[in-house]
Amino acid sequence: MKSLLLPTRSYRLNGRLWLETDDGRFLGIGRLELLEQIAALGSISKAAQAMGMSYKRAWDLVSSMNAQAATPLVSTQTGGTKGGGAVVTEAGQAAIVAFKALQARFQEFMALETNRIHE
Amino acid sequence: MKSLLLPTRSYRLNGRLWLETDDGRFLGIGRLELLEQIAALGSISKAAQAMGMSYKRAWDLVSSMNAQAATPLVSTQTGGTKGGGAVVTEAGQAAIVAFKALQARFQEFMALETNRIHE
DNA sequence: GGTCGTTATATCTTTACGGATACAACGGCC
DNA sequence: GGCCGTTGTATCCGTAAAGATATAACGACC
Repeated sequence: MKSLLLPTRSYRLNGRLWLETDDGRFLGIGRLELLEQIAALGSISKAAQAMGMSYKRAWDLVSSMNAQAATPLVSTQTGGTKGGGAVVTEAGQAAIVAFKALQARFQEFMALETNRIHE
Repeated sequence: MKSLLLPTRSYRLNGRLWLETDDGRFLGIGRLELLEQIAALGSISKAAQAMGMSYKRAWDLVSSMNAQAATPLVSTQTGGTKGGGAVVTEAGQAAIVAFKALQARFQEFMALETNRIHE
């Protein structure tokens, strides 16, 4: 492929993988990272800040995930100690583990195909 | 995974794969289809029309591909019989074949992972 | 030389997405 | 009850991508 697609250029293989429903995207690499940040920091706003993402965007993503899941992936609380917070549920933890494994296999696939491209 | 990510919903696995350079995207599934349409119809405008895409967008994509390739994938001619047209070069044909094969292996990967998700 | 359909290009508009901002509601805690 | 930080929600704004439109250049063919 390299010889066909021009020796003077270096092409990178890249890709995305995600789970979706009829209502749209459910879980991808971005949402996965958001879940991990929420799990680590205990709040949507802190997770958003850590990712350089607006709170609105983070909240929209969490809302989308919870709306599409029969069991919410993130449990939120308004008010209370420290004003509230967010927790990744058991279902959310399981989703993290499962998708990370899937993502790892995908990276492996891309690495393999990258080698194939470079002959 | 199904049991973790809610039995009542059916999740589809989906993804994208593409080649890129420092100048941006080079070849993906959309550009591949465009190349095939150009090869089949002999013009950018007809290909765009067949894909429900504006001519400008199609031309931009062709321009981007040619700019990133040392050897153009599409050769165009303005004026002449039937006003001109576009032809997919040998390099373009090779790119089509190579990327279609890659895409097929990617589909196979996703099908495999889909089975894994559904236990 | 006129016709024709296409490439090539510029410009303006439309649309979609996310960011920015503002603010009400909430509920432990002092 | 007041404070505080977060969730939840609405509204406005900026920007980037694509569509719509217009037009010039081109070259075979009659």
